[in-house]
Amino acid sequence: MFVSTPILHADLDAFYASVEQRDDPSLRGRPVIVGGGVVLAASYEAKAYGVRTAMGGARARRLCPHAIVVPPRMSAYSAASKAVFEVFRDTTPLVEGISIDEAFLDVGGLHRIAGPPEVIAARLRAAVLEQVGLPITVGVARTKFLAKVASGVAKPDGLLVVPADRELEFLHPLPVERLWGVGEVTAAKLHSLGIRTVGEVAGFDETGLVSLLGRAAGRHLHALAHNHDPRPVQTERRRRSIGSQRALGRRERTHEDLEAILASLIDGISRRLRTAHRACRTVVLRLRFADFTRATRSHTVKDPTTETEVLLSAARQLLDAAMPMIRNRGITLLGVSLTNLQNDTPMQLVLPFEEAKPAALDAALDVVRDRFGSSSVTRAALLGRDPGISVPLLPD
DNA sequence: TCTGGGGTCCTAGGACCC
DNA sequence: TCTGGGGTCCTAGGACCC
Repeated sequence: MFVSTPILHADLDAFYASVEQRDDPSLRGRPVIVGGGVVLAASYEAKAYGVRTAMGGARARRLCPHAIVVPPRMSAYSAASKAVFEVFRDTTPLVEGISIDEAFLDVGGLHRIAGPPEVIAARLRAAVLEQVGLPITVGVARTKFLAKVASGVAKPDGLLVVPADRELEFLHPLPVERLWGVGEVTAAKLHSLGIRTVGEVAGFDETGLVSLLGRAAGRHLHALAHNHDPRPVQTERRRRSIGSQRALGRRERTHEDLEAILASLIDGISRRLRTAHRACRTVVLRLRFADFTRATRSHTVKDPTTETEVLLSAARQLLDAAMPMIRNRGITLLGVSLTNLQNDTPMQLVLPFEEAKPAALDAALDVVRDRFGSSSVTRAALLGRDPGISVPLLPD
Protein backbone atom coordinates (compact mmCIF):
# COMPACT_ATOMS: atom_id res chain seq x y z
CA MET A 1 0.00 0.00 0.00
CA PHE A 2 2.84 2.41 0.74
CA VAL A 3 4.98 2.97 -2.31
CA SER A 4 7.62 4.75 -0.26
CA THR A 5 8.66 5.25 3.33
CA PRO A 6 5.75 5.55 5.74
CA ILE A 7 6.14 8.13 8.46
CA LEU A 8 4.42 8.27 11.83
CA HIS A 9 3.63 11.52 13.59
CA ALA A 10 3.11 10.78 17.27
CA ASP A 11 1.56 13.52 19.36
CA LEU A 12 0.65 13.29 23.05
CA ASP A 13 -2.85 14.54 23.82
CA ALA A 14 -3.17 17.66 26.01
CA PHE A 15 0.23 16.63 27.32
CA TYR A 16 0.68 18.61 30.57
CA ALA A 17 -2.97 18.11 31.53
CA SER A 18 -2.77 14.37 30.81
CA VAL A 19 0.28 14.04 33.07
CA GLU A 20 -1.67 15.79 35.85
CA GLN A 21 -4.63 13.46 35.37
CA ARG A 22 -2.33 10.46 35.34
CA ASP A 23 -0.67 11.48 38.61
CA ASP A 24 -3.84 12.56 40.43
CA PRO A 25 -6.76 10.19 39.85
CA SER A 26 -9.19 12.73 41.28
CA LEU A 27 -8.58 14.87 38.17
CA ARG A 28 -9.56 12.14 35.71
CA GLY A 29 -12.67 12.82 33.69
CA ARG A 30 -12.76 16.42 34.91
CA PRO A 31 -11.81 19.71 33.19
CA VAL A 32 -8.20 20.50 34.09
CA ILE A 33 -6.30 23.66 33.26
CA VAL A 34 -2.53 23.76 33.72
CA GLY A 35 -1.14 27.25 34.23
CA GLY A 36 -2.18 30.42 35.97
CA GLY A 37 -1.98 33.72 34.14
CA VAL A 38 -2.12 31.88 30.87
CA VAL A 39 -3.39 28.42 29.92
CA LEU A 40 -0.38 26.16 29.24
CA ALA A 41 -2.56 23.13 28.61
CA ALA A 42 -6.21 22.16 28.96
CA SER A 43 -7.64 18.66 29.28
CA TYR A 44 -10.16 17.62 26.65
CA GLU A 45 -12.93 18.03 29.24
CA ALA A 46 -11.90 21.70 29.54
CA LYS A 47 -11.44 22.11 25.79
CA ALA A 48 -15.08 21.10 25.38
CA TYR A 49 -15.95 24.44 27.02
CA GLY A 50 -13.81 26.37 24.56
CA VAL A 51 -10.71 26.63 26.74
CA ARG A 52 -7.57 26.78 24.56
CA THR A 53 -3.82 26.79 25.04
CA ALA A 54 -2.31 30.31 25.39
CA MET A 55 -5.67 31.78 26.41
CA GLY A 56 -5.71 34.25 29.31
CA GLY A 57 -6.48 32.56 32.62
CA ALA A 58 -9.40 34.87 33.39
CA ARG A 59 -11.17 34.11 30.15
CA ALA A 60 -10.59 30.39 30.57
CA ARG A 61 -12.20 30.47 34.00
CA ARG A 62 -15.18 32.37 32.67
CA LEU A 63 -15.68 29.72 29.99
CA CYS A 64 -15.28 26.84 32.41
CA PRO A 65 -15.83 28.00 35.99
CA HIS A 66 -15.68 24.51 37.49
CA ALA A 67 -12.31 23.71 35.91
CA ILE A 68 -9.56 22.63 38.26
CA VAL A 69 -6.53 24.86 37.81
CA VAL A 70 -3.17 23.37 38.70
CA PRO A 71 0.27 24.98 38.59
CA PRO A 72 2.69 23.51 36.03
CA ARG A 73 5.22 20.86 37.14
CA MET A 74 7.81 21.11 34.41
CA SER A 75 10.10 18.43 35.79
CA ALA A 76 7.25 15.89 35.77
CA TYR A 77 6.49 16.72 32.12
CA SER A 78 10.10 16.48 31.13
CA ALA A 79 10.43 13.06 32.82
CA ALA A 80 7.25 11.85 31.09
CA SER A 81 8.58 13.10 27.77
CA LYS A 82 11.83 11.20 28.23
CA ALA A 83 9.92 8.01 28.97
CA VAL A 84 7.75 8.44 25.87
CA PHE A 85 10.76 9.09 23.66
CA GLU A 86 12.27 5.84 24.93
CA VAL A 87 9.20 4.04 23.67
CA PHE A 88 9.62 5.86 20.34
CA ARG A 89 13.22 4.73 20.08
CA ASP A 90 12.26 1.19 20.97
CA THR A 91 10.07 1.33 17.88
CA THR A 92 12.68 2.72 15.47
CA PRO A 93 16.04 4.48 15.76
CA LEU A 94 14.84 7.06 13.21
CA VAL A 95 13.10 9.48 15.57
CA GLU A 96 12.94 13.23 15.03
CA GLY A 97 11.72 15.07 18.11
CA ILE A 98 9.93 18.31 17.32
CA SER A 99 8.90 19.34 20.81
CA ILE A 100 8.46 17.97 24.31
CA ASP A 101 5.36 16.08 23.24
CA GLU A 102 5.64 15.14 19.56
CA ALA A 103 7.95 13.40 17.13
CA PHE A 104 8.22 11.92 13.66
CA LEU A 105 9.15 8.26 13.34
CA ASP A 106 10.42 6.77 10.12
CA VAL A 107 9.24 3.16 10.11
CA GLY A 108 10.11 2.49 6.50
CA GLY A 109 12.60 -0.29 7.07
CA LEU A 110 10.46 -2.08 9.61
CA HIS A 111 7.83 -3.74 7.49
CA ARG A 112 9.50 -7.13 7.40
CA ILE A 113 10.21 -7.24 11.12
CA ALA A 114 7.35 -5.34 12.66
CA GLY A 115 4.53 -5.48 10.16
CA PRO A 116 2.71 -2.76 8.23
CA PRO A 117 2.77 0.84 9.54
CA GLU A 118 -0.77 0.78 10.89
CA VAL A 119 0.13 -2.20 13.06
CA ILE A 120 3.31 -0.50 14.26
CA ALA A 121 1.32 2.64 15.06
CA ALA A 122 -1.32 0.76 17.02
CA ARG A 123 1.37 -1.05 18.98
CA LEU A 124 3.15 2.24 19.70
CA ARG A 125 -0.03 3.78 21.10
CA ALA A 126 -0.61 0.77 23.32
CA ALA A 127 3.01 0.82 24.53
CA VAL A 128 2.90 4.51 25.47
CA LEU A 129 -0.34 4.00 27.36
CA GLU A 130 0.92 0.89 29.12
CA GLN A 131 4.46 1.99 29.92
CA VAL A 132 3.97 5.71 30.57
CA GLY A 133 0.22 5.95 31.22
CA LEU A 134 -0.50 8.65 28.65
CA PRO A 135 -2.88 8.84 25.67
CA ILE A 136 -1.22 9.53 22.34
CA THR A 137 -2.48 10.13 18.83
CA VAL A 138 -0.64 8.83 15.78
CA GLY A 139 -0.95 9.92 12.17
CA VAL A 140 0.51 7.71 9.45
CA ALA A 141 1.30 8.85 5.92
CA ARG A 142 3.90 8.88 3.19
CA THR A 143 5.21 12.35 4.14
CA LYS A 144 5.92 14.21 7.37
CA PHE A 145 3.47 16.92 6.55
CA LEU A 146 0.59 14.54 5.86
CA ALA A 147 1.38 12.45 8.92
CA LYS A 148 1.19 15.61 11.02
CA VAL A 149 -2.10 16.66 9.45
CA ALA A 150 -3.45 13.15 10.02
CA SER A 151 -2.62 13.17 13.73
CA GLY A 152 -4.24 16.60 14.04
CA VAL A 153 -7.43 15.27 12.50
CA ALA A 154 -7.37 12.08 14.60
CA LYS A 155 -6.99 13.79 18.00
CA PRO A 156 -7.64 12.93 20.75
CA ASP A 157 -6.55 9.38 21.45
CA GLY A 158 -6.76 8.37 17.81
CA LEU A 159 -5.00 6.68 14.95
CA LEU A 160 -5.39 7.72 11.35
CA VAL A 161 -3.69 6.22 8.33
CA VAL A 162 -3.68 8.11 5.05
CA PRO A 163 -3.21 5.52 2.29
CA ALA A 164 -0.83 6.56 -0.47
CA ASP A 165 -3.56 6.44 -3.12
CA ARG A 166 -6.03 8.61 -1.20
CA GLU A 167 -3.85 11.53 -0.18
CA LEU A 168 -5.49 14.38 -2.08
CA GLU A 169 -8.92 13.01 -1.31
CA PHE A 170 -8.02 13.33 2.37
CA LEU A 171 -6.19 16.65 2.13
CA HIS A 172 -8.23 18.88 -0.16
CA PRO A 173 -11.50 19.19 1.81
CA LEU A 174 -9.64 20.28 4.98
CA PRO A 175 -9.74 23.94 6.10
CA VAL A 176 -6.52 25.89 5.42
CA GLU A 177 -5.95 26.26 9.16
CA ARG A 178 -5.01 22.57 9.23
CA LEU A 179 -1.86 23.28 7.25
CA TRP A 180 1.35 23.44 9.24
CA GLY A 181 2.53 27.03 9.03
CA VAL A 182 -0.87 28.62 8.53
CA GLY A 183 -1.73 30.65 11.62
CA GLU A 184 -4.17 33.44 12.27
CA VAL A 185 -2.54 36.02 9.99
CA THR A 186 -2.03 33.75 6.99
CA ALA A 187 -5.51 32.26 7.35
CA ALA A 188 -7.02 35.75 7.31
CA LYS A 189 -5.07 36.66 4.16
CA LEU A 190 -6.25 33.50 2.43
CA HIS A 191 -9.84 34.08 3.53
CA SER A 192 -9.66 37.55 2.01
CA LEU A 193 -9.22 35.83 -1.36
CA GLY A 194 -12.07 33.48 -0.65
CA ILE A 195 -9.72 30.57 -0.01
CA ARG A 196 -10.98 28.39 2.81
CA THR A 197 -9.92 24.84 1.99
CA VAL A 198 -6.64 23.20 1.07
CA GLY A 199 -8.15 22.23 -2.28
CA GLU A 200 -8.80 25.90 -3.01
CA VAL A 201 -5.16 26.69 -2.18
CA ALA A 202 -4.13 24.00 -4.65
CA GLY A 203 -6.24 25.67 -7.31
CA PHE A 204 -4.35 28.94 -6.82
CA ASP A 205 -1.15 29.53 -8.76
CA GLU A 206 2.17 29.82 -6.98
CA THR A 207 2.89 33.37 -8.12
CA GLY A 208 -0.35 34.56 -6.57
CA LEU A 209 0.43 32.87 -3.26
CA VAL A 210 3.97 34.30 -3.29
CA SER A 211 2.74 37.85 -3.83
CA LEU A 212 0.20 37.41 -1.05
CA LEU A 213 2.39 35.69 1.55
CA GLY A 214 6.01 36.28 0.57
CA ARG A 215 8.40 34.04 -1.30
CA ALA A 216 9.08 31.25 1.17
CA ALA A 217 5.62 31.04 2.71
CA GLY A 218 3.94 31.16 -0.70
CA ARG A 219 6.06 28.40 -2.17
CA HIS A 220 5.78 26.33 0.99
CA LEU A 221 2.01 26.53 1.00
CA HIS A 222 1.76 25.82 -2.70
CA ALA A 223 3.91 22.71 -2.27
CA LEU A 224 1.95 21.43 0.74
CA ALA A 225 -1.41 21.95 -0.95
CA HIS A 226 -0.15 19.78 -3.80
CA ASN A 227 1.13 17.29 -1.28
CA HIS A 228 4.80 17.85 -2.11
CA ASP A 229 6.92 17.29 0.98
CA PRO A 230 10.21 15.52 0.37
CA ARG A 231 11.71 16.30 3.82
CA PRO A 232 13.19 13.22 5.42
CA VAL A 233 12.97 12.37 9.12
CA GLN A 234 16.10 13.91 10.65
CA THR A 235 17.41 12.35 13.82
CA GLU A 236 20.06 14.94 14.62
CA ARG A 237 19.04 18.54 14.55
CA ARG A 238 21.25 21.12 16.19
CA ARG A 239 19.81 23.83 18.34
CA ARG A 240 20.15 27.29 16.81
CA SER A 241 19.38 29.43 19.81
CA ILE A 242 19.08 29.33 23.57
CA GLY A 243 16.90 31.80 25.41
CA SER A 244 15.07 32.70 28.56
CA GLN A 245 12.53 35.35 29.41
CA ARG A 246 10.47 36.63 32.29
CA ALA A 247 7.04 38.21 32.30
CA LEU A 248 7.03 41.19 34.65
CA GLY A 249 3.40 42.13 35.10
CA ARG A 250 2.53 45.81 35.03
CA ARG A 251 4.53 47.06 38.00
CA GLU A 252 7.03 49.84 37.45
CA ARG A 253 10.57 48.55 37.22
CA THR A 254 13.70 50.50 38.00
CA HIS A 255 16.89 50.16 36.04
CA GLU A 256 18.35 48.23 39.00
CA ASP A 257 15.40 45.79 38.99
CA LEU A 258 15.93 45.14 35.31
CA GLU A 259 19.69 44.72 35.69
CA ALA A 260 19.13 42.11 38.39
CA ILE A 261 16.64 40.19 36.25
CA LEU A 262 18.98 40.42 33.28
CA ALA A 263 21.86 39.03 35.32
CA SER A 264 19.81 36.05 36.44
CA LEU A 265 18.59 35.36 32.89
CA ILE A 266 22.15 35.51 31.53
CA ASP A 267 23.42 33.35 34.35
CA GLY A 268 20.91 30.63 33.49
CA ILE A 269 21.34 30.62 29.73
CA SER A 270 25.13 30.92 29.74
CA ARG A 271 25.18 27.85 31.95
CA ARG A 272 22.96 26.01 29.46
CA LEU A 273 25.21 27.23 26.66
CA ARG A 274 28.29 25.70 28.27
CA THR A 275 26.50 22.48 29.16
CA ALA A 276 25.59 22.13 25.49
CA HIS A 277 29.24 22.73 24.52
CA ARG A 278 28.27 25.68 22.40
CA ALA A 279 29.52 29.25 22.12
CA CYS A 280 27.55 32.22 20.93
CA ARG A 281 28.18 35.34 18.89
CA THR A 282 24.89 37.22 19.08
CA VAL A 283 23.01 38.40 22.16
CA VAL A 284 19.39 39.40 21.60
CA LEU A 285 17.50 41.46 24.16
CA ARG A 286 13.74 40.97 23.99
CA LEU A 287 11.33 43.55 25.31
CA ARG A 288 7.59 43.64 25.59
CA PHE A 289 5.91 46.88 26.55
CA ALA A 290 2.78 47.77 28.53
CA ASP A 291 0.68 47.74 25.36
CA PHE A 292 2.12 44.27 24.51
CA THR A 293 3.99 45.45 21.46
CA ARG A 294 7.47 44.02 21.21
CA ALA A 295 10.99 45.04 20.27
CA THR A 296 14.35 43.31 20.03
CA ARG A 297 17.86 44.72 20.23
CA SER A 298 20.87 42.64 19.33
CA HIS A 299 24.61 42.76 19.35
CA THR A 300 27.07 40.48 17.59
CA VAL A 301 30.60 40.00 18.86
CA LYS A 302 33.55 39.02 16.71
CA ASP A 303 34.69 35.98 18.63
CA PRO A 304 32.29 33.31 19.83
CA THR A 305 32.11 33.26 23.62
CA THR A 306 30.85 31.06 26.44
CA GLU A 307 31.64 33.51 29.22
CA THR A 308 28.91 34.87 31.45
CA GLU A 309 30.76 38.16 31.91
CA VAL A 310 31.07 38.85 28.19
CA LEU A 311 27.44 37.96 27.54
CA LEU A 312 26.25 39.99 30.51
CA SER A 313 28.15 43.07 29.51
CA ALA A 314 26.78 42.89 25.96
CA ALA A 315 23.25 42.46 27.33
CA ARG A 316 23.73 45.35 29.77
CA GLN A 317 24.75 47.70 27.01
CA LEU A 318 21.66 46.75 25.02
CA LEU A 319 19.50 47.31 28.09
CA ASP A 320 21.09 50.69 28.83
CA ALA A 321 20.50 51.83 25.27
CA ALA A 322 16.88 50.70 25.49
CA MET A 323 16.12 52.41 28.81
CA PRO A 324 14.57 55.56 27.30
CA MET A 325 12.16 53.39 25.31
CA ILE A 326 11.38 51.33 28.40
CA ARG A 327 10.69 54.44 30.50
CA ASN A 328 8.39 55.76 27.81
CA ARG A 329 6.36 52.68 27.12
CA GLY A 330 6.57 50.62 30.31
CA ILE A 331 7.97 47.10 30.30
CA THR A 332 6.06 43.83 30.82
CA LEU A 333 8.63 41.28 29.69
CA LEU A 334 12.38 41.02 29.60
CA GLY A 335 14.14 38.23 27.75
CA VAL A 336 17.48 37.28 26.30
CA SER A 337 18.40 34.80 23.65
CA LEU A 338 21.75 33.67 22.39
CA THR A 339 21.97 32.93 18.69
CA ASN A 340 24.59 32.42 16.03
CA LEU A 341 25.66 29.37 18.03
CA GLN A 342 28.95 27.64 17.28
CA ASN A 343 30.85 24.77 18.75
CA ASP A 344 32.69 25.88 21.84
CA THR A 345 36.02 24.67 20.52
CA PRO A 346 37.04 23.97 16.96
CA MET A 347 37.51 20.21 17.02
CA GLN A 348 40.86 18.88 16.00
CA LEU A 349 40.41 15.35 14.86
CA VAL A 350 43.27 15.08 12.45
CA LEU A 351 44.54 11.61 13.08
CA PRO A 352 46.97 10.36 10.47
CA PHE A 353 46.06 6.75 9.96
CA GLU A 354 49.46 5.32 10.72
CA GLU A 355 49.59 7.16 14.06
CA ALA A 356 46.04 6.51 15.12
CA LYS A 357 46.11 3.89 17.82
CA PRO A 358 42.78 2.18 18.44
CA ALA A 359 42.60 3.58 21.97
CA ALA A 360 43.11 7.15 20.74
CA LEU A 361 40.47 6.65 18.07
CA ASP A 362 37.98 5.31 20.57
CA ALA A 363 38.60 8.28 22.83
CA ALA A 364 38.04 10.61 19.89
CA LEU A 365 34.85 8.74 18.99
CA ASP A 366 33.55 9.23 22.51
CA VAL A 367 34.14 12.96 22.24
CA VAL A 368 32.38 13.20 18.90
CA ARG A 369 29.43 11.16 20.10
CA ASP A 370 29.16 13.21 23.24
CA ARG A 371 29.33 16.53 21.39
CA PHE A 372 27.12 15.70 18.48
CA GLY A 373 24.87 13.09 19.99
CA SER A 374 25.73 11.00 17.00
CA SER A 375 25.86 7.27 17.36
CA SER A 376 26.37 6.68 13.65
CA VAL A 377 29.97 7.92 13.58
CA THR A 378 32.51 5.21 12.92
CA ARG A 379 36.28 4.97 13.20
CA ALA A 380 36.51 4.94 9.44
CA ALA A 381 34.55 8.19 9.28
CA LEU A 382 36.97 9.82 11.69
CA LEU A 383 39.83 8.77 9.49
CA GLY A 384 38.14 10.24 6.48
CA ARG A 385 37.83 6.87 4.77
CA ASP A 386 34.07 6.63 4.90
CA PRO A 387 32.59 9.14 2.50
CA GLY A 388 29.07 7.90 3.21
CA ILE A 389 28.95 9.53 6.61
CA SER A 390 29.47 13.22 7.14
CA VAL A 391 30.67 14.34 10.52
CA PRO A 392 30.10 18.02 11.34
CA LEU A 393 33.47 18.68 12.92
CA LEU A 394 33.75 22.35 12.04
CA PRO A 395 31.83 25.13 13.77
CA ASP A 396 28.51 25.53 12.04
C1' DT B 1 -6.91 38.05 37.22
C1' DC B 2 -5.74 39.77 30.05
C1' DT B 3 -2.09 38.00 27.71
C1' DG B 4 3.92 32.15 29.62
C1' DG B 5 8.12 30.32 28.05
C1' DG B 6 10.64 27.78 24.86
C1' DG B 7 11.82 27.69 20.14
C1' DT B 8 12.18 27.94 14.31
C1' DC B 9 12.27 30.28 10.03
C1' DC B 10 11.77 34.27 6.87
C1' DT B 11 12.12 39.16 5.18
C1' DA B 12 14.00 43.58 4.38
C1' DG B 13 17.23 47.26 4.58
C1' DG B 14 21.83 48.98 5.13
C1' DA B 15 26.91 48.43 5.38
C1' DC B 16 30.61 46.69 3.13
C1' DC B 17 33.40 44.25 -0.32
C1' DC B 18 34.70 42.86 -5.01
C1' DT C 1 31.99 62.07 -11.11
C1' DC C 2 28.72 58.63 -11.91
C1' DT C 3 27.27 53.98 -12.35
C1' DG C 4 26.57 48.40 -12.26
C1' DG C 5 25.54 43.71 -10.00
C1' DG C 6 26.37 40.10 -6.68
C1' DG C 7 27.35 38.35 -2.24
C1' DT C 8 27.77 38.36 2.87
C1' DC C 9 26.94 40.03 7.41
C1' DC C 10 24.29 42.47 10.84
C1' DT C 11 20.03 44.31 12.81
C1' DA C 12 15.09 44.49 13.56
C1' DG C 13 10.72 42.76 13.05
C1' DG C 14 7.19 39.29 12.37
C1' DA C 15 4.66 34.77 11.66
C1' DC C 16 4.27 30.52 13.50
C1' DC C 17 4.65 26.24 16.47
C1' DC C 18 4.01 23.63 20.95
